[in-house]
Amino acid sequence: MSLSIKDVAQRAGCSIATVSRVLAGKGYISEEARQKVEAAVKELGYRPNRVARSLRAQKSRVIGLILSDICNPFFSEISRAVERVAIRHGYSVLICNTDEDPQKEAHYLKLLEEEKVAGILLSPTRASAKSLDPALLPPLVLFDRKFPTVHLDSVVIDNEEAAQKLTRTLLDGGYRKIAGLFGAKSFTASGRIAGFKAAFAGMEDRMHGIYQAPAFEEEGNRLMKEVLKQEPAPDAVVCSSALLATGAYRALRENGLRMPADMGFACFDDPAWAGFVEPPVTVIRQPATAIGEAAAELLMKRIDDPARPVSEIGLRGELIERGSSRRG
Amino acid sequence: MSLSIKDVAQRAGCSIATVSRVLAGKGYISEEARQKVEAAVKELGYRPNRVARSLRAQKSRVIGLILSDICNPFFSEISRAVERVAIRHGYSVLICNTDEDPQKEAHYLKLLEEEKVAGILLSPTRASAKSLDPALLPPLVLFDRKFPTVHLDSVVIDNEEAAQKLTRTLLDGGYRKIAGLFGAKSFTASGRIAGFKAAFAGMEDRMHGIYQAPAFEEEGNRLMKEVLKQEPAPDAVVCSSALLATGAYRALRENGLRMPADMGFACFDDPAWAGFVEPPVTVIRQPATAIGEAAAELLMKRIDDPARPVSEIGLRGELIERGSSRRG
DNA sequence: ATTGAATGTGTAAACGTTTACATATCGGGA
DNA sequence: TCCCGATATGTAAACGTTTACACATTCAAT
Repeated sequence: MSLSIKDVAQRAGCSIATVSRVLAGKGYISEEARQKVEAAVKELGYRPNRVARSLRAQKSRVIGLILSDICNPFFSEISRAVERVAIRHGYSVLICNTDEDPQKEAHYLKLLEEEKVAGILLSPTRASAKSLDPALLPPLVLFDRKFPTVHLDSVVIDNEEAAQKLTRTLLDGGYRKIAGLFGAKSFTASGRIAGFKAAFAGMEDRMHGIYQAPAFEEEGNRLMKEVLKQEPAPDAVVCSSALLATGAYRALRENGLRMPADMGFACFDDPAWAGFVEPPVTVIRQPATAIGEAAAELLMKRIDDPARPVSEIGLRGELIERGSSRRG
Repeated sequence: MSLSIKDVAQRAGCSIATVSRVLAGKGYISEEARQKVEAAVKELGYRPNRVARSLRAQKSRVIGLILSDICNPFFSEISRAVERVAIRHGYSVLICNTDEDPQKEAHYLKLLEEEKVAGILLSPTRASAKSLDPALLPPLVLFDRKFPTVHLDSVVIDNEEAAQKLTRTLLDGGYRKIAGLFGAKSFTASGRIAGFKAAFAGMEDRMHGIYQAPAFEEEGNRLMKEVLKQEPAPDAVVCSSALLATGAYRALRENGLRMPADMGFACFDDPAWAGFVEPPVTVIRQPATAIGEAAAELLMKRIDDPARPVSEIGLRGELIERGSSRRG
């Protein structure tokens, strides 16, 4: 049985209200009472029960972070940033992983509401647009993805612009038939596909095609091999995520294609290996830390003031041009 | 104001005790009452308040997972496995990231205790051995690392055996001067160093040296470059983690060394790129999913029965021999 | 001397559950 | 008929906080 405020009160010779006031640091407290309480707390090693606090306050000092894939470095970098900001504001973070499964997402949203978290950070799946009712939920901030229809706090990068920039780099690099590999269930895919298409304005014949698969390494590998079998085969590839890219890149190797001569390559995210394979890979680096920080800060503001106007923060991906996107 | 069990009781025309009993599914309940309550729950969209439950039960249906580095794929794979097991048992997971900082670790242990989590999974930092008092904490299971002194539930791999196997592969591959790069503050390092040393039994002259740095990519890069400057330089390297390995591998590339002819290479973990760089890299693959699952299952058992005997589960790393560890 | 604000403290209610205990009804065996 | 166990339900206390309210004291201004 752990200690309660009652034990402290008894030890300090005062009422529980006084103890609570000392601990909270608000209301009138005499210097004498303060000292006695502080001494008692120290002697007993008392620590408050957050569950009781949460019940009384009707919300906890925890925020929920719902990720679509915790093994994706982009998201783990975000987690770390979020956590840092949360701690600074006196919150802790409940991290939940959906694997892009709308059912798991719904489960977690329910759970977090039941846990009375103070707020939620969410990278929504496509399906959640309809089911999500912000009125029933704690303060909510979207990141990485947002709904075109529902107006909510969000932090995203401009996927269309980034994809266009990435694709144009390959076009400028002299490639003639460019294939695009995109996530299948992913929310961001549509923006990136749009940017990919837009890059070909006036030279539509240089687009090889748009291909989609679930965002896993193995799927990227499989899809890439399939695309390579086509006639004509592409002479360059854009990948919309690190995971797809890792699998696709491996497929190119396995097929003995030489870059950048036989094949151009560029992808989203900046996987660890992109810098040191030969040739190094041109990428769009997403500012994951900045996204996480911005989203967390936004959530803090939303928690403090539920009535404040909605903000939609846009960040840009950074193009890092390396050897894989320029022929010869 | 959210709904409470009271509202349901009113709607169903019974007492809150009956509602609670229907929800918990225990005690005597008439068929009639059950139906009325279930109808009321559905109509009102009632969902129980976990905070109140936790207060009453003196513990929550949450377990804490304290990781030393969430960005390390080894740990994120573990997270996913842990979460899956937890969900299956009706628990959710509070993930905390310490970045190997003993202070952050202490902070989180305190926090989790205050949150009255049902149990904790911990990969301890070296410093925590002394500060950790299992008597004051919820049920605790260690993973990836354990204390030689304190007897606690744990799931680890045999680092010594694995490091020895990895090193011996390079020796068998024909290398003459092998350097070992190990994490500096890491707990696992000492076991791996021991295994590294043991591999040289009877041919100590073939060991180039033992070098340590904090387990970050940049540090691995820096350290590798430094080691390469030595006279004589090593002709092979063992790295004790993916992060160090990524940086070190990059350094080898940057120095224009050719593998496996000029330089042998082998590392712990199986980073995404290890399979498709040229030559592919020999690794010890750690069974992260198995570790996470075993640890979580163990914690569940410990929660159910605090008196059960301590178990220490040992798993083995799997050697994957690829091209980088055999000369010519 | 009287008033009233400022200061300090205690009592008790409330947050939403679970559950021990009391109570009530029913049916069956003596 | 009487009693007892099985079934069913309700009442109230408890979990550990915070805080509205009441009350008491002090001190300064009238």
